[in-house]
Amino acid sequence: MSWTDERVETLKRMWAEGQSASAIAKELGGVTRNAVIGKVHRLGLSNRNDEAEAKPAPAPAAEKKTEKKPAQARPEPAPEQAAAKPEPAPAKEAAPQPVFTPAPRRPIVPAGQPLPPQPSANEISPEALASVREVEKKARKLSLMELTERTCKWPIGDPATDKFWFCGLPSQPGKPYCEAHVGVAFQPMSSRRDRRR
DNA sequence: CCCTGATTCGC
DNA sequence: GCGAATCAGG
Repeated sequence: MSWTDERVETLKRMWAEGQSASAIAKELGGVTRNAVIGKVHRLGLSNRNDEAEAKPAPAPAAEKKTEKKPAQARPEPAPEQAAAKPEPAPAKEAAPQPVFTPAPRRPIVPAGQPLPPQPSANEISPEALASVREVEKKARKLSLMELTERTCKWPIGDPATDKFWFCGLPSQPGKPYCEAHVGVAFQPMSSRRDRRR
């Protein structure tokens, strides 16, 4: 795969959204997170350091453990000048986008998996429910940003309060939830008897 | 251990 | 320019 205009655009967009390099790599496909990071750096958008850091007294030479790696020679003390630059992108590329898509609430969910259903809205078998209660005590209480493809994404608590987190236990391979939550998330239709009291 | 980005350097 | 290997940190 090569960095086509479109792919670069996706890269820029996702990076701007705060997506991780691995997430971007996964989205693009055909590239590793290293490739993404490398590209990000080459594009010069590694970090949007706005303000420059005043370096009053740069430490002289505090290299100590240099003996570890042979390729550490940096014969380029030349001070790079790129400090006071309000606009990271000079007037070079003409990408007229006067209106940035407002798209305000675009929650960043690591996995492309469907969001967990509301557990409370379901009628769950007593056993499974008990199992979940049990598991929730052991939950790692991960925040949204801490979720990965192999952590259970089952929500616990009220999103409107601080008492909210995700299960975070090891998820089943290929599944968005841990074993216990898979049990309550993927119920056979047959078991969902319509028990009208 | 899982993950993150940063950097180097051979290609 | 590209990205694997590596480094450094959480």
